[in-house]
Amino acid sequence: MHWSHAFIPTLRDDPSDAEAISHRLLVRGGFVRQLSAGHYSVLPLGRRVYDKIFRIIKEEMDVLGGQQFHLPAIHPAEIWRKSGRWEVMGDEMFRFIDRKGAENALGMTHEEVFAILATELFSYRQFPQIWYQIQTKFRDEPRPKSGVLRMREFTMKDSYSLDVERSGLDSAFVLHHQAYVRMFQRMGMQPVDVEASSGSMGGSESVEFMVRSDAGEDWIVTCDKCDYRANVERATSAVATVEDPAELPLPETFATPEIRTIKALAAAFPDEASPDHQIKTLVYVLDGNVTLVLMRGDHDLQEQKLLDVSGALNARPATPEEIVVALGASPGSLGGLGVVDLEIVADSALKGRRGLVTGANIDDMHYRNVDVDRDIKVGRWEDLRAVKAGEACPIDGGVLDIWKGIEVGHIFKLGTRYSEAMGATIQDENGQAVPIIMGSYGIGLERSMAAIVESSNDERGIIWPVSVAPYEVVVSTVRADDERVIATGANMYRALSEAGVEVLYDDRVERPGVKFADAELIGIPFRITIGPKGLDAGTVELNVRRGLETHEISLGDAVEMVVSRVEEARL
RNA sequence: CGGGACGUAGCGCAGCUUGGUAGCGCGCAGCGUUCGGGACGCUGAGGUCGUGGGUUCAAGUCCCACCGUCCCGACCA
Repeated sequence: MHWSHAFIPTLRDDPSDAEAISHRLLVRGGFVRQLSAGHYSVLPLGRRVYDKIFRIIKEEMDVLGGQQFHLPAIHPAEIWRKSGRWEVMGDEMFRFIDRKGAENALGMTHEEVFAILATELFSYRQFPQIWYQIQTKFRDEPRPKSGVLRMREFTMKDSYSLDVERSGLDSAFVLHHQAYVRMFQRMGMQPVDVEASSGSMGGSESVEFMVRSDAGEDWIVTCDKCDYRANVERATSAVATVEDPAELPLPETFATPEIRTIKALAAAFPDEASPDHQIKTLVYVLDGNVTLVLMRGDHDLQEQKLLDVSGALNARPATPEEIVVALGASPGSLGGLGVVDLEIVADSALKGRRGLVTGANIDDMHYRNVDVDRDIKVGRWEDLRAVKAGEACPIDGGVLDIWKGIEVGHIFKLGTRYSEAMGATIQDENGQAVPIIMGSYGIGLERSMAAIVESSNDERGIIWPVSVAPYEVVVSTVRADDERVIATGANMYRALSEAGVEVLYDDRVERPGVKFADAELIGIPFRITIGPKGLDAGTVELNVRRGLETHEISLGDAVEMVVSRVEEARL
């Protein structure tokens, strides 16, 4: 491609620094352009990167024995009603009425459609199956942000494993896990695979692939000693035990006027009400049901854990009005003691604790001498606590660190939820009808592109790994008005192209600094610089984008050398 | 949905407080000089000032409504 004819609009004036680095570089370098919030045009340079990511994913899926599909993006409401998700998906689903008055949705995921196709399978002899597609997904995100990292319209590779037995699902899961590692490696990333919440999809195992970056939206917990790693939505830590009295009188109330917070209560009664001797009582509304959530005073609730253990689709803190109706007191004086008509979920760090202080459900009153097991009717004990940095690893006691990551992939086991809903059952070897067991596996294409940029750039711009670079080599002519330079440049461009190298030919009549800066901004891995001075000595210059090395090489050896450098750098 | 900010030339912005001829930088076009790390001179093109309404002799500027974009939070496969 001749640079003069390529659509590479570069923006010299830098947009806001508040943006993710990938957004700034992709926009400036002419890879993507925003149309509206959450919707981006992919420009020719970006499309070339996208195609390479697409190909890597496709190749690795095909190695797994995956079969590629292409499913509709418009779905009739009926199939979503059938799976029970028409209501569940809420405002995140784009919906519209067609000319017949029928309700439709833009596909945000494709479990339903694939499960319908799976109804065409009848016998256990047809398994296992891995089905996938690479297609646009639509999600009406309340807040699209960080450029191409969170869009309302984006491309996802979604695959689904279909098996008859649990062990088949387990191996499909492992195969996907390995394939994902290879895919990301080939894209030049080293994401960390972390234990995650499967969210409202249900499922027993869930692993996310996270690329460390401040532009990310997830928080990841890792141990400095062992390989424990988990999303904070799932992570736990070891909690030091607290010594409590063996014998304890019955609870009694005491006045705590004007005290509304854990901190204030601890300050007023330092001997008996240190935060780890208090019970924090949170009131949540889970799918419309008021529920008490009890935490140790110095611990915070991890809401996703509450959603996961309760199976609720929606959780929100109760309003002050709802709290007064439910408990007869205002926040600051709440407790679970004496509550019998509401469900109570308690964090396991409170299990067996005695001698605690909690609100009395009377404004400005608290109880002391609370024995959780004896005095509070806890319905269920669960791990609900949010892990904090510096706490001890649950495996080996190492120090836990928390960092931000971009979720580029997510794999999890679905089970039979969708196959049962859509009637995808088959006959097993005993002639019994059994539902197909499914797994679900996703990778975001544009998000991967952004994550590569986030993890491979410098102050001059993007550093594309060769495997995903829009072009592998840029031939830059210095003095593009010099006939010798033009002739040598054109020959070089032709020779490299014929050798199968993807070449961008910067034939613009520009000053060298402009051409070098542009090439570095858009991140082409290798640059051959041809100028009159070098030609006088029979040499050209080979520049490597990563590390910015420069080599003088003889003109005669240049093509062969560049071809071999490119070939060994392809993954 | 709550809080905040912004919307003026392709891009980045000033002008608004105190209403009175729409500006700057980059980019773009032409000519010339330069040119192995983002050159310079001269000339020039390019604007429904987000949209609608209101106040006024007069609105980019003041008032109201709406739309859009970004950030924080809520939310989120």
